[in-house]
Amino acid sequence: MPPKKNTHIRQEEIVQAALQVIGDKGVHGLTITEIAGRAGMSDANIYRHFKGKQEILEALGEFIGERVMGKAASIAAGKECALAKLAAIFRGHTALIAANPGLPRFMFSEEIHLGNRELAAAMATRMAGYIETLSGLIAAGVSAGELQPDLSPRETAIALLGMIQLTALRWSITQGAFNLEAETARLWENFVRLIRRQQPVAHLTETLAMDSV
Amino acid sequence: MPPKKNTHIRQEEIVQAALQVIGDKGVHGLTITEIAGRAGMSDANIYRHFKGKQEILEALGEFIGERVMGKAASIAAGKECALAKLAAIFRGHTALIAANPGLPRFMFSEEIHLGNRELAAAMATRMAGYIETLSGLIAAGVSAGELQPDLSPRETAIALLGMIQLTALRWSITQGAFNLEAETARLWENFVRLIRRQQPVAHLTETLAMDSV
DNA sequence: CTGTAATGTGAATAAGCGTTCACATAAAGG
DNA sequence: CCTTTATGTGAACGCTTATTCACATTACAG
Repeated sequence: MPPKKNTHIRQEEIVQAALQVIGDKGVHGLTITEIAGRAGMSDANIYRHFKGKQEILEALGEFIGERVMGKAASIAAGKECALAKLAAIFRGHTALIAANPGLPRFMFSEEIHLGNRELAAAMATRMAGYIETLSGLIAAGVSAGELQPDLSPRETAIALLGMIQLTALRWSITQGAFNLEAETARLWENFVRLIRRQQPVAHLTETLAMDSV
Repeated sequence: MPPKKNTHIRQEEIVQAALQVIGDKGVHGLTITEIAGRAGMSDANIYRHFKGKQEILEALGEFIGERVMGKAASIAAGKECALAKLAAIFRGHTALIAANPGLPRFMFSEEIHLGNRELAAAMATRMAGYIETLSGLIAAGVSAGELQPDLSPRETAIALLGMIQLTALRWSITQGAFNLEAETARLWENFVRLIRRQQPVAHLTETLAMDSV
């Protein structure tokens, strides 16, 4: 009775449905019946387009990796200053989480990390790449004199990512009890104060004061 | 055949066994059979001491809350300087995680946050209290002139906790692929550099230089 | 010493889940 | 138009898991 669609289209629909289900019921509530219902098809039809649930999770991992990593990489390749790039990545990341609450749940889900070695390794690689991208930007900011000279790029990148991650999880846990945008804005503002190169006191350093105007 | 024990003792044994199971197999692998096996009793006997699995999770939440929060609160009540207290809490927290890998898994598990509203609320309250304790210490450090004057206590506390949390999850995910102590030591060292009040350049501020010696 | 309540257990029950199968039906090529 | 292939479905299967039940056995109060 229902119209038929190409497998490529169905695969995309299934992955999207799965991400939505995770946003609503968590990875624990990600059942074949739930995915099928959300995607508007029967349970059995899922298996026409994916070998099994594991394959859906792998496809979801690729999809998320492309979204998060891809966006960050393209911003990092731009030609603004390092701090502006970091801000853009931060904003983009939190906006993506706000639009897809399933994203952080998937990234740190046990079902994935303990249930599928290959997928766990792939996600770990993606996260390492993300940290690497952030580290590179921070190192560039230090070299350019925008950021404090004595900070460690990698550890600072982890602090930034941890801030995002903890906030995403708290938001997820409390079912959106606070305003994610406002909270992340406060966090970013404070973080920038911590890492930005301190302006020397004005009356002691006339020459630098000229630059900053 | 086996000797009988008081319900209080059994409850403690069951909670301990559950925490160990989570460390090995995650919250997803926390089954009644697994707990019973680890605690050396039959599945049915679990129900003599707990009404059901949910009640075990609630007891585990209380146990963990006491450990983490209790330790932090007692350190915060001490009489060292704020930075020393923060360092002690940081070390204590990471040491506790190293000894009980199930701890961060439980704290951020979906099964808990989506499966039991009351428990989720209780854990959220505990986490808020923890952030509050850290914020208070940071604010005290700012007042005492140990930390940078322009940092927001709450947001800085979240950055610190996020750093711990992300590292714990990465460690958990990679099955202990890196040295947790060494990694957290690097992170703390960098974090201290970020938040500690910058020493003014010596030859410009003789009076302050006297204090710092 | 005796009976009563608490503690312990193997087996059975019921529900949820991923997956498969036999059968229908739309789409596409000749 | 017709045949073949891809797509779609309800029903059934096998497995895991939490929970309950009838039945022992230990601890303990009197």
